[in-house]
Amino acid sequence: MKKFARTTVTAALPYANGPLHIGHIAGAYLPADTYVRYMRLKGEDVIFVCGSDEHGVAITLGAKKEGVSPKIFVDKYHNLMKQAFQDFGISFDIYSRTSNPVHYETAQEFFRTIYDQGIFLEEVSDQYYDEQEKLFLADRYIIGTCPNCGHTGAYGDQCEKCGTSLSPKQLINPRSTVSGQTPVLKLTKHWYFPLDKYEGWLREWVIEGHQDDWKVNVYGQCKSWIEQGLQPRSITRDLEWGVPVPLSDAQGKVLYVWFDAPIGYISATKELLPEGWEKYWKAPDTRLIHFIGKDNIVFHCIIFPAILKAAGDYILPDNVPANEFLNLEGDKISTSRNHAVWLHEYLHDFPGRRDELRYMLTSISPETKDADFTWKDYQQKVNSELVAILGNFVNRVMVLSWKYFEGKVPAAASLDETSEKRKSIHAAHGKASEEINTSIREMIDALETFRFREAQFQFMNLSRVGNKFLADTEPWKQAKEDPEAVAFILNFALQVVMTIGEAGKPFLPDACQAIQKQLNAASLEQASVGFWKDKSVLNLLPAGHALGQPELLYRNVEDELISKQMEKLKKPEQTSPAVVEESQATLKPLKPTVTIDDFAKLDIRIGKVLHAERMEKSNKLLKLTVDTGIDQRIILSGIAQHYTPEEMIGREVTLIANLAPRKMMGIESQGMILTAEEPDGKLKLLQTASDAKAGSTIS
RNA sequence: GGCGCGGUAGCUCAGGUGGUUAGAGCGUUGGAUUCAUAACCCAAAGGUCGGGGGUUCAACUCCCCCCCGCGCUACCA
Repeated sequence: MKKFARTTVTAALPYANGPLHIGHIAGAYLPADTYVRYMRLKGEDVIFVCGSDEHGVAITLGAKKEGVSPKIFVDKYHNLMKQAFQDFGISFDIYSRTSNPVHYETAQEFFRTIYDQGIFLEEVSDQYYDEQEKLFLADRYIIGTCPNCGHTGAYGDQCEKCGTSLSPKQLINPRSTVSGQTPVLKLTKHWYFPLDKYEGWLREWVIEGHQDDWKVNVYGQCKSWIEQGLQPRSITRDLEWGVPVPLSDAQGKVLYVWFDAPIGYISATKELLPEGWEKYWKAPDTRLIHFIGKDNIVFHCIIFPAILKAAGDYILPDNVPANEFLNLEGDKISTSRNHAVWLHEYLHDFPGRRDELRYMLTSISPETKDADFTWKDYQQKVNSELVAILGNFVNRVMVLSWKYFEGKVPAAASLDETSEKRKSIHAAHGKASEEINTSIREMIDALETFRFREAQFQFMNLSRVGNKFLADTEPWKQAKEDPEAVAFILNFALQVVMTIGEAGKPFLPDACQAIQKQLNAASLEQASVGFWKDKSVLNLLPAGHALGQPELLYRNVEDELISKQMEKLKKPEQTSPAVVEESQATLKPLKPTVTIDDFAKLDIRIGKVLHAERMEKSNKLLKLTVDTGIDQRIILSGIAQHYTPEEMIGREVTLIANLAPRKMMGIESQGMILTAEEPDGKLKLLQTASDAKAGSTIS
């Protein structure tokens, strides 16, 4: 494996349009934080950068809805997220934001550097334009009916109901969210990044270069993207809010958010180290790691690397440990439905219990598949693992030490094997040391390879072994007859507690601090650093060392607390934390007035369906043969999810007979079947009250 | 629809170049114990390894088909 001199760790820039929830934390920030804490303990040169992603149309849209400027809008969520991260103890070296001047400069410099090499393509295309507002509508400003699921509130870039990515032109009945008007198509110029030109290079770098060290989910998706052929991607938008395109002929244009956001990692580093940032992004012996969620894989593994490559002399990610998603109580986490556990609310409702959430989220970390957070599980994990195994072990060692040795570390005199009991104590000690050393090695091995769930499990093993050691040696039974044996046992047990206090730092920083306080071991901190290299049980507490007072590390989580949280989830509307709600759009606004002449242009008729079959490779389209009275023709209709071919045959339909033919999926459709769309997106065929003859006209 | 990843004990997950009784933690049940936050320790019960075919002396592990979940991506006059 390549030897690196330093490491740059990034965690996905959270989008500044809502508060953070546990899904964000489990997906990227907690694993990243655990990893970084580990690296620091090892004495590595590492920086941990993150910040708010504050551009893009969702922000402008959200701001408009709240009736504030984008700046005020992002300030609010940036501060909320920054505070929540800090309160939770995510140990960023810097938490920046993409509205900072240094980010504007950096992003523009990237653009210029690539532009000057003549890499970008320029293309004029038609885009939706709101004539009333005199504004090109970015994808998010357009709402319409999702062609995939029929949801009437789908955005121009994505339907939030079914999750399908869309382009505005695919929307049925598009309308501007700014004015409610139907937008028109208008020409505008944009710059494109020719991803396709990097295909060969990506193939070599990803497919051949990272087959073995990237997670299968990451590798698999990259591979499929590359092999399907890459397309140029537009990198500019007509918008006011964002990083202006640094060209004289680009008035009113900004960089598209996906282009500017990942550059935010670099600008954050610049802000952190104005003089020394470059080596963290350009030195070949720097290791770059991106922690992200699975929805971000192609951006971090294909698009951003290609941009870095185009800009020249930047390093590329060495690994991108993307996590899957976290569900909540069996359901997807949803901001708009307020089905979420918000980080700031957790911190408020569970004061002093940061470690508990860290522990829980790491132990169910969605590393290989989607995971499910349940409150019952949370309670169980805290009570039967943190309290009963770790907390209890530390506590009983402390209590025993005070009881038998007045809070002083007993001397571990070499114990001759003069009795059966002593022999068994030696055996237990040998076995425990060995198991602890094994677990430490496995823990570190897992940390190195981003398997944090496993790493934390191995860490917990230290306490399991400790508990068993006490049960095997039973110091409380030796107290009277063999004080030396008790000293031997407790000395070791205390060293194990010390070891736990060190080994747990990447996972449970608060508890580890508490352990070191109880051991009164602050002065031994420096000496413990070697642990991460030696990978074996510590032996640092000197005989006679005065211990602090025992204190419980964790308390049981009571049922009441859990049921309160469950209640909260059941009443979504009540506790909504200033989330951008998208609740209109159940009924569409009235369209502009038309004249009778406009209407008369349409030839609307009754037809009879003679034939109906599914279109191959389409889950939306039915291919209908319709008798219109004057002819028989093929009409494709997007109703396959609402009607089966069988129930269509023989049916009366209403159609527009003089609509210009249009090819779909390789077949020409000669007309359009009329349907009524209900607010929930269901389609219903329009039919006359009684069977009308085919060919009847409608007026 | 295409592509990617996943579907193993009640829960969270390991595992396997195909080969004796499929593992761990937690939960459950029983026992032992009292230093400890009714904690710890020991033991047991619990699985037709998503479904169906196939290859093989032998499949949970390989092949094919299907179903379910999530992500990416498309058609929708």
